[in-house]
Amino acid sequence: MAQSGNGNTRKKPHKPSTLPNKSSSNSCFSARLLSWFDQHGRKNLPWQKDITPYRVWVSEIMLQQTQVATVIPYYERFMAQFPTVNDLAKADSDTVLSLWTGLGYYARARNLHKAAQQVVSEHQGQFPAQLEELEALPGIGRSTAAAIYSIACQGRAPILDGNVKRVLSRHGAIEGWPGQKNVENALWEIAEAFTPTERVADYTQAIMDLGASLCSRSKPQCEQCPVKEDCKAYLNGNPTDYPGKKPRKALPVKQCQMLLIENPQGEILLEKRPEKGIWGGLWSLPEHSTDEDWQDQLQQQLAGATPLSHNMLNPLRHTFSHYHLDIQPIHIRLGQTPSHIMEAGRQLWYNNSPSQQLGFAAPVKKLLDAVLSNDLLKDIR
DNA sequence: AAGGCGGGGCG
DNA sequence: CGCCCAGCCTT
Repeated sequence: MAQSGNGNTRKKPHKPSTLPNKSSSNSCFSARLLSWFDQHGRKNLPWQKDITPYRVWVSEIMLQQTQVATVIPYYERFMAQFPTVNDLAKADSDTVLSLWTGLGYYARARNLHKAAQQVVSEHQGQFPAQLEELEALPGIGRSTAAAIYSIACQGRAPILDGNVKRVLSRHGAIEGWPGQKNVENALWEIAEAFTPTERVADYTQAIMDLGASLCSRSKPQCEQCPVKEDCKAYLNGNPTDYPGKKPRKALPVKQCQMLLIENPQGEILLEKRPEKGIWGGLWSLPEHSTDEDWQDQLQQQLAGATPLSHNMLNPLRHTFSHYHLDIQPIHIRLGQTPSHIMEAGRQLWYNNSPSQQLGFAAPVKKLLDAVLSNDLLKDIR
């Protein structure tokens, strides 16, 4: 961990550029985009009301890997529970992760929580309003810092998220995959040059909006686009050739079994995952690879408590960016609750009551919901 | 089933 | 710097 010259200054902020606007065709780009935004842009999203750096920050983190429609309910719940950065900072991490259940990329939630605590400890609870300070917070990189800075702090900084990459690479017919450093650098330069000096907040919203709507990945509606006149990809008739595709490889398949161990009260045994790695810090099911004998494992875990029954449930496949995970769930009913298996803080019995606000990965939540709702029906009878 | 996505961490 | 990691939704 302790890397030379790293420490707390691991992230080097980007110098705010002092370049003036470039040619007039660039201001044309932003002017047309802005007037399109005035007519067609979305202006009533939850994070577009009551704009503060904190509210914009939370929205930008949620929107990093997730589309607007999905984010809205998560955002509403999150802001209702944590109206200010101070509320977030003093929350416990299970509550924060529970509000993230199903959103994925759980490091975002852990970083959000950590950053809120830094805002309290290092900025007296006032969300910073400078680009460098924003970028120094965990989970905030160059683009997200610029989004917060331009939308909530009235500053001028270019953003370059996935939507903007698509718009700009089509507009300039920029070849190559944006994950490649030189391609990304070229896009940053264009983003910088196109960012106007007036109405930067609206421009930032506008270019993201264009990328999310008309300039979509597979079926762009070029005819309605405000910048089609000088969009090179449109003029060439091949907008969907941009941005260049990522070179890809086949994913390996891993297998595991997950035990849904149910006690007589209808509660399921959960284990907290390590902070690092897959599903870090989330609550999950006891799990092992299929080549181990799960019954032996179970005997050891339960220290003699005999299962009444066990049921192989339907297997499910969960796909990560770098492998498939085939999960064989096994439902096990116990005749009695073992008294001494609990490892404090890392194991608990879960019964889906509102008092247990925990973070789950999507397939774990699915399994829990399935088993717990069955039991509920039986109990009600 | 494949593709896309912003940032952290590590070598 | 360059590469790998992460988890869900859309297509």
